[in-house]
Amino acid sequence: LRMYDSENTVCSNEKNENQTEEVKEIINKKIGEQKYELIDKKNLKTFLAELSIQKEFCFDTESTGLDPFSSKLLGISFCWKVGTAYYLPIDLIEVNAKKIKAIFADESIKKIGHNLKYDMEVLNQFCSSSSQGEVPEGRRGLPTARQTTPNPSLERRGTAGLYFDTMIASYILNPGVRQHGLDTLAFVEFGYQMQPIEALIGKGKDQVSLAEIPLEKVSWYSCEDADFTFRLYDKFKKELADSGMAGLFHDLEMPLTTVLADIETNGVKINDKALKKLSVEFDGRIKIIEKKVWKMAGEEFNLASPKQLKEILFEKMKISSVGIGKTKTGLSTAAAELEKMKGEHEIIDLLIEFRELSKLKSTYLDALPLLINKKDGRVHTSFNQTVTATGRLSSSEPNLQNIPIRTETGGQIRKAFIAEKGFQIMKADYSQIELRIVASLADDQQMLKIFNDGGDIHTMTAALIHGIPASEVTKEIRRTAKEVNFGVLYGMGAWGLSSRTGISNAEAQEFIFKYFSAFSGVKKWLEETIVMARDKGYVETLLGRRRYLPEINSSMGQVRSSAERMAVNHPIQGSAADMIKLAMIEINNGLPKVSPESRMILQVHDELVFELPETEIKKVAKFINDTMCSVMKLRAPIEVEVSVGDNWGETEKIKL
DNA sequence: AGACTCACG
DNA sequence: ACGTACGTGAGTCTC
Repeated sequence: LRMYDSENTVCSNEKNENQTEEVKEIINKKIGEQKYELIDKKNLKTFLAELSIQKEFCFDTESTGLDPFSSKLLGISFCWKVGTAYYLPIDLIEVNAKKIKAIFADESIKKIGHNLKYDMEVLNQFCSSSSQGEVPEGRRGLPTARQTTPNPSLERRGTAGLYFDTMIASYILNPGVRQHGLDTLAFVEFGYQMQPIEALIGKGKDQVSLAEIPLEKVSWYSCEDADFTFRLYDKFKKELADSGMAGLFHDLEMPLTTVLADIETNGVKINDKALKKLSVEFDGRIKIIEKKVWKMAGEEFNLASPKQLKEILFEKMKISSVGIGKTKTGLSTAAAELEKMKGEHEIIDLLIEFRELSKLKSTYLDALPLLINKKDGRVHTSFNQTVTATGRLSSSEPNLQNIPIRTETGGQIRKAFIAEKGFQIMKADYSQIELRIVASLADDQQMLKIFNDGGDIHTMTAALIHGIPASEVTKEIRRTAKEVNFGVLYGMGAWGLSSRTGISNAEAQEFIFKYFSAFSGVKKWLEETIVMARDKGYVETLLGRRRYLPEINSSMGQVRSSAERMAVNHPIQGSAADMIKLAMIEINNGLPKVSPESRMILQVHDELVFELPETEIKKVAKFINDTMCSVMKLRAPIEVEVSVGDNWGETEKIKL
């Protein structure tokens, strides 16, 4: 999916399928001639001569599969003029490897592509695998984007000069749209229907590798990609300049692509024996629970089926459904609802435990070991740069941004994320970053003072609101204050607060009123942000990352309210994303000089995770802390907590 | 493929 | 009267 998800999103557009011949002709005329050429021995010389004088070109790689870390390079298409493209198959690449590699490693030659991270990873694999002696093997026997010996430098990457990624450009121009695939963009921007990959390799279980398809067909397919990427480049570069987001694109998102490729290539070491052992343990307990529940229910049923569970609980066992939430299809059996029924019957506790164990078993214990790469024994996630509406990253195959931590049982899974022998895991978390951003954006004197004075933000919030000293703040009051602090980040109402904290609606209303009296700057900022969204149709982050909110002026209250919550949340969540992305770029550039063998291995929104030699903890911790704290100056002070340990689940805070 | 549920920040 | 906090990805059931 990695590649085809992003590049070949299928355009199942009705309009498209019913396109008349006449319409197709008009579009084709506009598209013009498509001169796509397969390079062979005869035209090779001319092609290479032409290629080597280009200061800027568009390219696309074809490979044997979807996963860049287990696929092999099959060919590369090139385009530097609209409508004209060339496909260089693997055998000719290999014969001319030195020349091709030099071009891709040359930072001064600008490369344009669609989803360049993928191409970069495939090319890096190719460069390190086929050149004995030229690039040293990784110290720990794993392929690395950044080789570390003898003198680590960025030039060692196989690919440099990544200049313009049209997928990222599309995302920056409108992050609210989830489809940034080449097929979709070619259709949306030019009305052109590209050849679907399925036309070549088929689909479903009969799907074959591109390696089995005749060269001419692959050539045309690949050239079409390079050609239309080049056309999109021309369009998007103008739009980026007009929007004022060219800086965000060139100075943040484009450099980040290389960082993400490095992180993905590094991968994470997993103790799969530990996971498998836990899986067996969980399975035993799940089976016991199942038997007990069946006995209480008086029949056997599928505990994992909400539909069957509903019938058992509310119809057969007659458990009261008063106050129980609903879904589209009826009563809900979500954990929050089960929690409300806790006292009613002992079956509820068992169901809650079943849910937790089966979730953890299927999503993590059983799934993660299957994704360990055979070549290096590590897990290589994909960090997606063009998915979220706010500018955050997302992680998939597997998602390593939602590894359990909140419960004791779940925490055992995190302990299976380990370091190589002689290495340690280090994590660095921004402390309360979103609230610090709110305080800074709103220039709220009270909230800034709390951060400047240090101490616990939620306790201090409670103390301020109630006009009592911090020492008198009870756990209960602190909890409510914490919920409100979070609520502000999301645009909460009184009802939400009362349902979350258990206090009455009136109490919640009063609390919120007091909160905004104390933090009048925050209140003002929230209101102004919504007004701005209405006026401009979009909101933006500290670095100018936009999110368009067309529904902000909707006449339907619900729709409008939802857009208003997005309007206040985006500058907060998105600015935090801007900040950590900047830090990642700085750290990736500087870390090799501080500690050549240290590696960044994960990002989890406000946290970075590293694997580093156990002898270099102190200097690396200081470097990471200093970089993360200083990369963006806010009105509020920025704090980072750095911890280290044998695994991701058991780390101890480092004093700096 | 959609609904539901639940893991994370 | 109604729905009710932002942003994700994935496994399972059901149709």
